[in-house]
Amino acid sequence: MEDYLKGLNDEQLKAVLHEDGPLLILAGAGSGKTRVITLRAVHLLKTGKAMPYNILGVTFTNKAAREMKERIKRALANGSGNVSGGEPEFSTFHSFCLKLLRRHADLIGYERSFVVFDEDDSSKTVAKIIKSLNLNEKIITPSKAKYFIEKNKNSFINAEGSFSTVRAWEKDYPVIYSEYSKRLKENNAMDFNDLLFNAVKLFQDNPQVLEKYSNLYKYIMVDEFQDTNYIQDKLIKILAGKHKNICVVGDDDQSIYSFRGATIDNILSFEKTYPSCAVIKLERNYRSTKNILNAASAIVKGNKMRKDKTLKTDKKSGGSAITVYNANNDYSESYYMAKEIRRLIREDGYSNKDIAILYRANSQSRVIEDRLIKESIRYNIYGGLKFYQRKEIKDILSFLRFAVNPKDLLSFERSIQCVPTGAGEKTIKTMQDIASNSGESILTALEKGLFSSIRGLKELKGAEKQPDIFSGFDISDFSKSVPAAASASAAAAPSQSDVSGIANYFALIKKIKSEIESAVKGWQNTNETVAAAAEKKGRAAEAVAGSGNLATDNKLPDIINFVYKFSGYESMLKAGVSKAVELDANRMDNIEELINASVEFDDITEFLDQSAINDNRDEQDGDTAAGSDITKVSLMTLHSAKGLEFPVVFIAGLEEHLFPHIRSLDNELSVEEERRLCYVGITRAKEKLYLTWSKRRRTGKDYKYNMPSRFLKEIPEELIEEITDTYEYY
DNA sequence: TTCTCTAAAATTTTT
DNA sequence: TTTTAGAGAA
Repeated sequence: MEDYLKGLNDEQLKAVLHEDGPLLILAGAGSGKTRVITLRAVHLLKTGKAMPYNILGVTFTNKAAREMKERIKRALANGSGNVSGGEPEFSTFHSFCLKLLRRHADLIGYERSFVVFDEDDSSKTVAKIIKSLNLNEKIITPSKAKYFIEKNKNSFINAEGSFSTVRAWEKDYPVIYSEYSKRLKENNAMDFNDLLFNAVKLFQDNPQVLEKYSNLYKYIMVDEFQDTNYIQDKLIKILAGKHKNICVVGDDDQSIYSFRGATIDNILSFEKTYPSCAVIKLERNYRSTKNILNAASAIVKGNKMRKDKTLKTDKKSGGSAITVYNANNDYSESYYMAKEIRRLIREDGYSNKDIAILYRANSQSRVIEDRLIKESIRYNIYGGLKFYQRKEIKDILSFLRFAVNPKDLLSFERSIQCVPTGAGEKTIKTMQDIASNSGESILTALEKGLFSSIRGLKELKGAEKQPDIFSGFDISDFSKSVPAAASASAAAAPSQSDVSGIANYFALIKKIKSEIESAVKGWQNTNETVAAAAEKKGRAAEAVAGSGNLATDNKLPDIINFVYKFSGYESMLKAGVSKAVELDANRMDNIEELINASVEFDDITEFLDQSAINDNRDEQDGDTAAGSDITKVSLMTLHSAKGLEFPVVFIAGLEEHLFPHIRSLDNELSVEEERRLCYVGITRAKEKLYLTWSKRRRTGKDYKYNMPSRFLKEIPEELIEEITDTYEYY
């Protein structure tokens, strides 16, 4: 038997050796499904059934995609047989679709320079639409409207779809959806849901493109299949339609994304779609102790909507008891965790990297972080306010985004507001209206002289036919003007600064644009076959690894640095904009980090793309973090913990109204989802599990009193060791 | 019309 | 505790 197949149990082996035809793997928590998926890819490669570019693996998080790529790489490196032709494609649904659309967006009526709107961008757009339609903002909220749009996009229903079923009080939503689609198109922008939607549309409308990709991706594997929604399932089925070599892995007990449209039906109907499919169950758990497994099973058994099954383990002894900590308030809850972490390290030989603290809501992290800082326990926080969502990062990037895609009105608005131009809401709106009414981008409108009525630009009359007029301006003006503006009174609005301000902004943008154009080669692989491109990419990667540096012409860090300096952002932060000095220092650090992160990209589009959909802080940290991770405790939500495992797991905030969350209580189905979430959390633990709750918790400015979570009562008492706070710690 | 200061609101989960 | 909205000042 080949080396890489050793140590697998019968079911795992069967799954790994399965070659052609559809395959459904029902894999319980900790049953080694990642290992199975990666080894299956390795097997296909080693036996020559597939070239690396013939394999497509789809996951939900970038973390999981990276992990699988790494494992395959390691397995291949260890073995004897050499496999050439690069690496298999393992990516998230969203990044896979984005790559696809970057190549073919023109076929569905987009420019290839389209931008990706993140949640923040699309919320803002929806809010603007609601305002412009004069709807009652109390009743029609952006979040409800967004939900409507999302729901329909996920069901592959476009804005022209039939909404005859909407109730009378919902009649405004289709109108908003329609306007939203129009605006996104005008901005040459796609939101997260469009990535999926448009990928499906691309394949449906262009059979020749579909043909090309279905021949390329002969083997498709989907991880966490229980979390796919309608359109994701559709995409995969279209793509796998020809070869039908589709392998999906899922566990109905770990379905925790129904709020995003995920449906368990995709698993249930898989066997109907592919009657010939093989079904393999992985029920042996290799991860957790008996006690942990029993507690998890006891909880998930409370769900009515599930396939009955029990995870088995070979472990003889039960392992440590599960610790339940009853805290008096959230401060002492954190204090207990910090104290216990120190004890685990001191007495039980664990290190920080073995430990994770999980919680239901991101807002819980602050109190915990404060405590860990006080106790000098190093930690790494995942999720929460993502790096690329930070104000200063979005500000700086908005200049780049606007320069790359001059139709992006949102980035135009954002970038111009970063700079003291003297142009405010009104002026910006006027320019946006002129541009969209004439069907031009902002920059074209400017060059055609359409902004001659704008204060600050009209003085330049007669110059509009010379596009390089702005090159004469001293573009360092913004950094100079900052201290004056900061010193309040004097520099309010003298007309001279008006003129230079707004014109200088455009000069700055033009300069960025020309820098980008001279530095970055666009997507020129139109005429290449996809396979050739993939192969080339593989070789390029090898070349980089071999020679050390290939990206010698990477000017991205220079360009970002240029924006940072000449927009006056740097001097603004140095002069101190916010009350707290640390906050400004922090922002400067973040921008430094942005510049560092950009070093790894030689294509600005790729850089901007990953800033929208690959928003993983740890990924950004690269080597340094991989090294420092070892010394850090992990903090994350229960959702983002899925797929991971830790020797020691703390789950904080097991209270009614927090976990299960209050917003899930009106609906038995969503309580069941909370219960599955709890199951996911518990099964992350290998050796020790701590469940904590707090009688009193500070939310905002006042306190809330909660009862212990129903989930705590569902765990058999004999598995639990209870500790109760004897004091209140602040 | 833009900028600044003060008061009020805000907290589910993610690509 | 931090971010946003609205009112008043320049």
